[in-house]
Amino acid sequence: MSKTFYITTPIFYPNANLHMGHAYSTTLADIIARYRRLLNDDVYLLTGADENTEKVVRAASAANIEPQGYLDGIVQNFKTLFQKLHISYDQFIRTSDEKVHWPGAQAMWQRLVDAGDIEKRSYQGLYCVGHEAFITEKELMNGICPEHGEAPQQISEENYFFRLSKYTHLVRGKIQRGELEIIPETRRNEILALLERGLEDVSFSRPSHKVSVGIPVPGDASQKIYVWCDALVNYISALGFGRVDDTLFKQFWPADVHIIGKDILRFHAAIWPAMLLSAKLPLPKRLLVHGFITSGGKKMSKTLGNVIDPSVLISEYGGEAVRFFLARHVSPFEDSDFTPTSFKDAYNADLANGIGNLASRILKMAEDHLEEPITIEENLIPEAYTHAFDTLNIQRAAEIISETVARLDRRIQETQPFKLVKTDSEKGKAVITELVVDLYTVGRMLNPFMPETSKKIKELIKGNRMPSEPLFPRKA
RNA sequence: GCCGGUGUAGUUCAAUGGUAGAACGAGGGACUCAUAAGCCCUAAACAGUGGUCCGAUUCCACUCACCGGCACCA
Repeated sequence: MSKTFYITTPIFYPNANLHMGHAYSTTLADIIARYRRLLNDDVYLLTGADENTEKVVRAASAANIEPQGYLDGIVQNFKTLFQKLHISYDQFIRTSDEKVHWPGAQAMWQRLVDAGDIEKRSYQGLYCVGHEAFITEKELMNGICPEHGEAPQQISEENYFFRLSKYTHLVRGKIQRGELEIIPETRRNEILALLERGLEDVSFSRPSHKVSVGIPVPGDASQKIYVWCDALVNYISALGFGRVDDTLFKQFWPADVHIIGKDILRFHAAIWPAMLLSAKLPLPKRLLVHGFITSGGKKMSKTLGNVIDPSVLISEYGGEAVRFFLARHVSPFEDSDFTPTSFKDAYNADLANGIGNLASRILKMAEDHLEEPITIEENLIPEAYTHAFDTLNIQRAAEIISETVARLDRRIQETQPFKLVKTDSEKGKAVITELVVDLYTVGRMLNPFMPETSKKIKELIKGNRMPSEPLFPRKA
């Protein structure tokens, strides 16, 4: 029986199409998933959309469409993008799905109630309609919400609260002992500092009359479940938690890795573990907290007009090239910058001049001088490569591929098999054979990053022929 | 304001208490199996000031700059 491996992406807001940052989260998760499949793990990759939000309703009415139709359209865009990026997800969960998701959210709620951690309280605060949330005085500029340009209303409402404060200490212990591992270290320290100060209880519901979408609180239709006990629960509702058939849940939970962006660290490292503890469920094993992709040194924003649309790049360079760039040049731990020029340079260096050219030169020699395809034994993958994956340093793993390519280029230069084969046919062929074997290794290492290219290289080797056209044509 | 981090070649990063390595980009060279690709060579950097030390880019302090966190912003 093989080991299970459950990995998730965040669920995305369908109020706009996905940008490069979303593509990164998802690609990262997919690369890890594919790597684990190579190890013969029983892998489950989850992604999805976070749909129960007022913002979606507003975006839909702005676009003059029914909310559901609007959602379906956007989700279709997500899926189209994921397809182009070769995201091999096992499930795409939608939190508006009353059959798949809602039972899980309500079951979680019930567990929190049973644990005595849900309480009805009156909440007082400044409510900003634009935020669809309470905001703090500190956020205001001259008494006005700077983001929405309107003054918040002082209101008081009945909410159910989750007793998050009760779990501060427990969650902290879990993180300190590494039972919930947070990568990288800086994010771990950040959240520990936060937990050190203690967490206040959080509001876990909204009055139904105020929000038009959302999951009803079990036993109290006047309230709807607020985002925490809705969105976060997707990770288990997707597996059948709260439904009759919870086979997947039993099989795959707890998650091996949640991939998240740094903006949602607190929810995943504080609220989510606290909920799971309250519900007496196991905690995820690891959180990989990546940074943002900046665009020309600045945060992507609509107003700056510097939002990077992955589909534009894909149509010019192909999904595989975008995947490789994300893996090779975006840090899984810190912010990284993107410019169209840096992308093109990286494409030419890594793919056209690197992997693509190497495949052509080796396979040309093989085609010309080897009588028949060589049979490849399962060859060794560098230990550094597996170590990089084990520590979730995907960038390093991709770098190792580039280093391997460079080493092979150098060896061709040193051994000159194209000459050797003329003077000493046997020796020349032996060198070429070795090169083909090593190219096969490159193909194998490439599998998680560029599944199609990996397959192509292996097929060419099996057919003992060079590519009929360049794998990655050089871009001017 | 408080806490934490960073500041190294044009760019992205690395290392080290004894005068800094790589990749991409730039310039030059010899070759030709290859996508005028690859290989070899060259130029190019330790934010600033002070301190500890025989000696600091590396340790400490301060200054400047940038980044992150500081609770309901997925």
